[in-house]
Amino acid sequence: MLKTHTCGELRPEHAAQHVKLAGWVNRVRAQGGVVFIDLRDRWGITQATVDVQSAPEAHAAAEQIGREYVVQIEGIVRPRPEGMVNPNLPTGGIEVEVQRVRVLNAAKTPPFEVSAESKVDEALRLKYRYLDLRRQRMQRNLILRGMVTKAIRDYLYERGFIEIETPILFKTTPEGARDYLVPSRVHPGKFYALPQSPQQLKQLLMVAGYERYFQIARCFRDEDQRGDRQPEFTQLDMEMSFVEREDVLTLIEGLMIKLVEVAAPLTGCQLVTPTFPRLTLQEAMLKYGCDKPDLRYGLEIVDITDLAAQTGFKVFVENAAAGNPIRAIRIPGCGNYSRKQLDDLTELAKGAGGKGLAYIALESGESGQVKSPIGKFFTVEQMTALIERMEAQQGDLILISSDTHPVVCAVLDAVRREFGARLGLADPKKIAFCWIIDFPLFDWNADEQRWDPSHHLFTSPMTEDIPFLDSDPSKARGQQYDLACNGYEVAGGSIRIHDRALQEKVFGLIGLDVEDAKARFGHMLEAFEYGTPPHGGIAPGIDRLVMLLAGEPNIREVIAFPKSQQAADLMAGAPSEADAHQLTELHIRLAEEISHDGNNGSA
RNA sequence: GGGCUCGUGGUGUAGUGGUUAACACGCCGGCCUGUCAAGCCGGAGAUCGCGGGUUCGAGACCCGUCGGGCCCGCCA
Repeated sequence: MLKTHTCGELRPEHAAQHVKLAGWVNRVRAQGGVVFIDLRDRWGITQATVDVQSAPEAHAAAEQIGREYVVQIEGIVRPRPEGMVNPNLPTGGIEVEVQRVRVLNAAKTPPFEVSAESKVDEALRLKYRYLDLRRQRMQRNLILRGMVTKAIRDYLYERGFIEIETPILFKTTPEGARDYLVPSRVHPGKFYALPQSPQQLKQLLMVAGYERYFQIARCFRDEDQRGDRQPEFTQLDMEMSFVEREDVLTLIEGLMIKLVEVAAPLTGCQLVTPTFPRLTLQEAMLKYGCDKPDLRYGLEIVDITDLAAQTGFKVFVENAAAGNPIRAIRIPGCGNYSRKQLDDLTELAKGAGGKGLAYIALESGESGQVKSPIGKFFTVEQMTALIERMEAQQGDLILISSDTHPVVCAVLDAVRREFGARLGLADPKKIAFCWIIDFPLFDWNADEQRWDPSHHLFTSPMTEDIPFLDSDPSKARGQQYDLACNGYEVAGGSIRIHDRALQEKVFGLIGLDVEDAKARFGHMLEAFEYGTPPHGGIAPGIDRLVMLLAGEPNIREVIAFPKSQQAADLMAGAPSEADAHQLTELHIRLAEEISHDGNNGSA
């Protein structure tokens, strides 16, 4: 080994030991006759001190060293002199008195500072990702990620789970997200698909009798990116036999609590909800306007349809008469907002699909007045009743949305998120989980005149709702559950169908005729005839979970080599053109307009 | 497919349509034996992403384009 210790481990008790350290030069401070080198590796930073008197050769070498050089130093550990201890470094009690310096590899000046946590353009970080990954933030995040996956494995192995790998080259399923396709050389004109998730395979593993399966599985979906969505991402995919919903929820709650405990020493994150609240989808929509509510703060939605319908405000009266809701949120302490600020909120509402956003501002102070463009349509009693319903006080702002149910939800969800952030209520250190349950099994697809599965097509209906499949599928609830955290969906799962007849009925409702169903899922239907245990599972998204545990704003910060919003790898330059002979071998010809004019020529 | 936004020395920023594009960090050179965001002195470094246009004059305004980000659609 080129090193006897890491750069994070030497302490005063190592004094007088002869050591070798190797790593990257974090900073050099040349002080004339003495040069200080901060030597960095994954474990920490140790100060190496090179004195011109005691080690003239090493001193001369040290003066030539630049940051990010890879060097080995050899010397004696000694406690730092009185008053020279650096309390900011775990190794700050000692330094290595250098006898020899060896440059293992010189380094060009990096395009951004590795040793400082300064802001850097993200495109540049991605282009030089290997340098970005040297920085403290990314090292912490990837170390955390490794700890999380290890904790997951420990937790599940302790409970009798077995880790099984499933194929990356699998079969395309036109349902759901767009597939990434891989052309087959051996089968001209045919394609594999990369899995959107190992859904079918894990169910088949249940048929095969493994009972408790998990996999840290890479999944691929060719859809447009968001801060919480990458074209390839990682799920903890798991499935269990002979379980009911409660078993899955309990297991996952225990796992999530453990993960927060594992992350806490590194990131300072804190669980706010030791028991995870359970909300039906409908409750979540009514209270938070959202199927993945952020429970780190209140700002709950209040229905005021009955009150608003009594007023003289035409929009409210007409909307209520049409069966649409009128709902409001009380924002504490924003009653003195300016006209401009209030107008901006209207824009926010429009951005969410609303036509506008009514407000009632309760100015603060002794002479505080009620300020509202719609105030004149309210009697004093009506206004008083509304303020009481909202539990509003002087200085508060009431924001009101009236539209169809989905629009009201979207608008007030946007309002909630905005003020959660603006009022500092969305503390990134806090972790607030909740379960969303009782999803409808289907959503009506008006364009295609058929039912779409709201989760996926293997989700089992609630037993008591099975008759609805014949009478009114909209009323059938699925045995589905989502785990939400801080406004993100972090897991989704269900108890599955394990009966061929029921599965075929569901295929029929979603417009798959018998031939289609056989062509795409014949292997599943057939398997169900060979003794299939009742089973269910869930798939937490590891990128999102680690992002939340790390308090990061997007999942790129917890992925070593993420893709840009255009699904490109800015470091390697993927995707790239393929050689003509590769294409020929794969039986692929490019369409005229794109052949051999691929990349742009600009800087 | 659509909306918004950003692009200025190596990095991060500033820059009412009007001199020689400013500042900090970094980099290079010098001084310095106790620094640790070292300090002090000096220096180099930008045709303002790219291409058009408006204008007497464009880093700034307009159009296009490339790249990054946020969002809608999409994401069983």
